[in-house]
Amino acid sequence: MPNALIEKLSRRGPLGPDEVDALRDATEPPICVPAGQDLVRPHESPSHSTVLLSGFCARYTSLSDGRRQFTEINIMGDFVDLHSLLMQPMDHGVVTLTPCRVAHASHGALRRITQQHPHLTRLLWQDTLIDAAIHRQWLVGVGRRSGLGRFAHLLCELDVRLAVVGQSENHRFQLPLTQSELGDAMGLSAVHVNRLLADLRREGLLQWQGQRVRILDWERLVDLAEFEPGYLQLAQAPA
Amino acid sequence: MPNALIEKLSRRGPLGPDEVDALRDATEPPICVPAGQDLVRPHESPSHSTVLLSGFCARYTSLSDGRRQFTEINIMGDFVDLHSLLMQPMDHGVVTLTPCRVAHASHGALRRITQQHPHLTRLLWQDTLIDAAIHRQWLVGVGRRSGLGRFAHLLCELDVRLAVVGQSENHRFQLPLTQSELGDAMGLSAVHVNRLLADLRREGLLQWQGQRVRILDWERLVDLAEFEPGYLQLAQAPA
DNA sequence: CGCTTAATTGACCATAATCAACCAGGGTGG
DNA sequence: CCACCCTGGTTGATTATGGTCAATTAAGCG
Repeated sequence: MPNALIEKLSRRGPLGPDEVDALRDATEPPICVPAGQDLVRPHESPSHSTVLLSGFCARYTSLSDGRRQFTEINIMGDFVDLHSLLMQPMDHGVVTLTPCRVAHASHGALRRITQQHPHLTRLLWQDTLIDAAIHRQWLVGVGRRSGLGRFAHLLCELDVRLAVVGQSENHRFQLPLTQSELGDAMGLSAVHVNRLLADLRREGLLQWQGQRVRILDWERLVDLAEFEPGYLQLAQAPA
Repeated sequence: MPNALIEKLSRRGPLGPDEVDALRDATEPPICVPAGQDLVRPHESPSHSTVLLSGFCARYTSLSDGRRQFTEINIMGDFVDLHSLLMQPMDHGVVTLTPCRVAHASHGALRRITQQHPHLTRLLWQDTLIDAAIHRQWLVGVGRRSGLGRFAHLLCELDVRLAVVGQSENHRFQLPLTQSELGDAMGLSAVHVNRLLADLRREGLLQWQGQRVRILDWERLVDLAEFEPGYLQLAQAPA
C-alpha cells in the first residue's frame, strides 16, 4: 500500500504497471508503531527496509553526552532506511516522533528489483540522492545560516515535501514535533527554538498553535530561508 | 584509468572483469584542471559525471552574503558528481582546491551500466550512499559536536579515506587546504580554525606544517571525535 | 483534579564571529 | 640579489549568537 511512495516516485519518472506491481509485491502488510520507538536502531543490520505510510519519524545519531542530532525528518511516503539495503550496519537510528504506520520491504525483494527493474532502481536510487541533498541543505543551515534562516528553511522544506503527498495545502499542515525535537533537527537548544519561533510569529510569518502550522507569508519566508526547492526534484526528470 | 575508484569499489564487493571493463569504457581520457575552478557549477545540468584521479576538491553551496559551506571534501578515487546522473540540475557546485586530474564519464555510458550491470550499479549507488553518510556525520558535527571534536572528526575521516586510496600511511598525509577552506568545511571562521588547530597541537595530538599532517595520537583523536568509521563501509559488504 | 510534559520567559555564561593588526614565506619585477 | 607584494597564518580585543540554568505557565490526559 505504499501509495504516497508510488505517487512521489512517479512524479519523477512515470512508473509502468509492472514497476508498480514490483513495488507492491515487495512491501508487506502495514504495521502500527507507537511514538518514540526506534524503527531501526543504530549499528543494526536489518534485513528489510521500511516505508513510512503515515506519521513522522526522524533519522538521528546520538553522542556520548546524550546530545542528539536529527539528520532528516521523514514523512508519509518516505523510504526511511532504503540505504540499509547497501549500507550495513546502520550508521544511525530512525525513531518515530508520532504513532506511525509502516510497511516492511525485505532486502531480498528489493535486491530483485535492482536486478530486474533498472528504471525503478534508478528512481529508488534517486530517492536516496534526494535524502543526501536534504542532508546538504541542513548542513548549509547549521554551518552558515542564521538560526532564523535555518528555521525558515526547515519549514519551507517540510511544506513542499508535505504538499507532494497531499499533507499540506495553502501552506497549512500538521507538524507534531516538540520544540526540543525541532532543536535536534536544527542543532539548537529547545529554549532557542522557542525564541526563534516567537520571532517568526512576531514577524507575522506564520501561525503555530498546537501542531497546526500555517505559513502566512510564504514569499518572505522563502526569502529569509534562501530556499531553492530544486534539490527536492519536483520537476519531471529523465530518470 | 580510475584505478583508485576501482580499488575503492572492489573493496566493498569484488568487481568482475566485465565490470572493470564497463567502468574503464565509461571513462574518458584524463584532463588536468587548475586549482580554484568549478568542476561543476551550481544549477548546471551536466551530461557527464566526473571521477577525481588526483588532487582535492570540495562540494559547496554559497549563500547570498558570500558565506560558503562545503558539504564534502573529495579525494582521489571519488566520483565527485555521480549524483548528477539522476539529479538535475545540480543543487551545489564542485570546486577544485588544488590542481586536479579528472576523467569524465558520460551519462549515457553510466546509464548503460545501470541497465546492464546490476551489481556494479549497486556499488555505484552504495558510493553515493556513503557520501550521504559523510554528510550526516558532518551534520552531527556542526549541529552537536564541539569545535574541537568537529575538527578531530574531520581529520579522522580524511585519514581513513586517504588510507584506502594509499594517500595516508601511519597517519601521515598531505592536506593542501587553507584554514579558510577548513572553516568552510566545518562551518567555522578561519580565525577560529586557527585557534582550534593551536589547541590540537598544544594537546600533542598532531603536527601540521605546511600541507603535511601527522597525527601523533590516533587513539586520543578518535576519542575526542567520537569517530566510528563504520559509516565509511570499509569492511566487505554484501553488495 | 492532579500529574506530567511542553512551552515560555529571564538571567547569566560560553563558544565562536568579527575586526584589526602583524608576521612569515614564496614569487615577481627591477 | 633584493625590495615588494600577496596570500595565508597567527594573535589580541571586542561583540554576538546561542547555550545553560532555573523558574513559571500552559496544556493534555488518566
